[in-house]
Amino acid sequence: MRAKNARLQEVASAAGVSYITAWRALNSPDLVSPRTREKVSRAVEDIGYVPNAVARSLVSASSGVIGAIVPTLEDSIFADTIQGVADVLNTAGQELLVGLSNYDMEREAELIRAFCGRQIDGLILTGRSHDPGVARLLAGGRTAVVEVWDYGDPAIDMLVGFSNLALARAVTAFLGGKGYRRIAFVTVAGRRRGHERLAGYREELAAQGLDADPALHIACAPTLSGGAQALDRLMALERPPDAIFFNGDTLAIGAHLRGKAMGLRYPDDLALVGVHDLEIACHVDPALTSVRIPRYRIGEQAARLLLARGRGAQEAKERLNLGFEIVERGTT
Amino acid sequence: MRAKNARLQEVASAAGVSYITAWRALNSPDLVSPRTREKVSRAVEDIGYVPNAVARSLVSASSGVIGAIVPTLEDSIFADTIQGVADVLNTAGQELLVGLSNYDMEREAELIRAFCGRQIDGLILTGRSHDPGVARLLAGGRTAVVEVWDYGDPAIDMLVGFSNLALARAVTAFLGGKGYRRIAFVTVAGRRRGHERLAGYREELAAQGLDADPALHIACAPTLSGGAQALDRLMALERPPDAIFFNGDTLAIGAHLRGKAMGLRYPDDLALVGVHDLEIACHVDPALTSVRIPRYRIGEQAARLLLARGRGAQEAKERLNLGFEIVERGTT
DNA sequence: AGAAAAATGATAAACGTATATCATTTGCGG
DNA sequence: CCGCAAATGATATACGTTTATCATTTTTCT
Repeated sequence: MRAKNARLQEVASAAGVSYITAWRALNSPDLVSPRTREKVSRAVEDIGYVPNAVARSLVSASSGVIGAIVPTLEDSIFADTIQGVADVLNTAGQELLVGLSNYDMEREAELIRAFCGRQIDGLILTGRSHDPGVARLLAGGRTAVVEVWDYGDPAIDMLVGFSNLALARAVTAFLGGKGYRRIAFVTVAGRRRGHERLAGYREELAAQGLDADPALHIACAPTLSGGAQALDRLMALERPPDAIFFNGDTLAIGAHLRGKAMGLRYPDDLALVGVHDLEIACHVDPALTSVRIPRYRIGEQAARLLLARGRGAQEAKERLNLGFEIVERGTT
Repeated sequence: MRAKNARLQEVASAAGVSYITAWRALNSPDLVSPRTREKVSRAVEDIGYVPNAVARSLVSASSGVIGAIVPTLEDSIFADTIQGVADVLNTAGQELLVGLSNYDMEREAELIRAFCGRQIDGLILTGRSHDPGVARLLAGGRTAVVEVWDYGDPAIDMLVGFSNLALARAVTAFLGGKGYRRIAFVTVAGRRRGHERLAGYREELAAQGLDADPALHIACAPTLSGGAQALDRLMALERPPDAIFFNGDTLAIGAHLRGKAMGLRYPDDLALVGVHDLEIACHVDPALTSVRIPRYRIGEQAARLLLARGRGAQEAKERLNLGFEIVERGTT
């Protein structure tokens, strides 16, 4: 069972040429006469020969594969980044090895180790906090690395993203500027990424002299229901917020729909801001103010940097800050 | 630059043992004394040795990698399936090579060829229509294949999904049973997958003697806006539908929100049904009737079948019909 | 102490391609 | 028909692991 794939030697025999000529016909066609080229490519067709990329990788010490590790694909955010990576790699004939860390640093470390064993040409990691053992493994610089999403210091190698700290400060400042004083912040329970934003939120509260009531920061599940429940909890406070900054549109939309069903009017009774600018933000009434993040472009740029590094075009540790944009709509 | 990764030979030297002993310490630990085992694993640590999986693949003719090709990750549907695949592969230490075909058969064929060259242990394909050249390549049975999502005939090898034909018939029958006579069907432009469902919709219209007005089938963009526009177009017909079957919750929700803003009341003025049962279906008012599809489980099961095949546990061409479930809510 | 068992070592072939060197054949112009 | 260039061939080595065979050393047990 499971017959072996044909080797180039067999193609050569079928074409009636030597191995080396068959090889040249495929890899340096100009060294070979048109007639031979034709014979070989017909033999390739007949036999259904597919070059063994594993053997090629072994000798060339480069695999034509890029690895990307994201926490999950269940949330469309990272899926969009992966899509961007894949779209760029397509154009370069590179393959994409995907790992899902499930927000678990140890799992991420395992994946990185496994990927390195596969001689990947480049690695895309989400975020900047990783297992210390991995940092050592990657520090050698044998593998090109791009960390994505969180722009900041330090970085292993290259970096593409935006500043989560700046984002949270900007949103908080935006709400403060609109006159809201009790600004709540809702994050997803157990996610490191929230930390940077929480810090930005707190810094800006302090900078603007806004209410820094700890009760105004709560965590919830990463779902519409989670957002809805967060709204319930916040509005049940003795002194409820006048604005809520949701760390994600999913939460914000969940709250929006829930609040509307309760009879809340935006932005008079309450202001809402989300993050990601999902399509649905424009389709609720009033439309949700959100922060546009270049999640697809992050993937594209990360892939481009890896390809450029692979071509030896640039050895620099590029750092791209792609920024973000607050899109003001009806809920603020 | 780019120093080479350490080889096992270097580990052996560092540990002061022979190559073969180092190999045994890592791969058949019981053949080696605890002391030696300890020395070797310390050397592995010190050097930061990671076994070269490429070389291993070459000799073992199996790579520990599964390939999966889906049309896109931009739509969370396939992302969930990939998540299911990845979660299962994790437990088996297998890696996941992801390809995005962008609904393009030729692109899919290129990806399949490239994946086969990488000696993947198994391949997951979306849908059952593929490039004929690829069918030949895969027919040899060298690579285990699971086609997912569309259950039907014929299949290359293994199959996990549900019947799109049956789904469309069931939804149409469900609406007919509720007394709706002019049932519209909205699909996304240029997607093969819609064909099976369109056939089911038409069959059932005929079976139940419902209005088979061609104007009631329209195509739109795969977005909330697309769904909203589809609603506009259908309601502008001389004889508008009394129920709309949307081929996807995104479309249905887009229409739902749009219709509500226009003052439509569900289900009295119009009935809506979607497919996928996204979380938001429960969060609009009235909640959207939808069809629950085991998109995560499809991925899980596909991965399990490949793993089982890899273990040689089963050679059968398994076919799993995971079914679907209409979830009735307020819009019907 | 001596025999059996356990542990370690030396050596070689295989996986399929990439690539270098040198040798031979073929084609072509004058 | 000679000479030169183009085309083809023969041979070898490398990539890093897996795996087999046989030989040698060390440990363990009676």
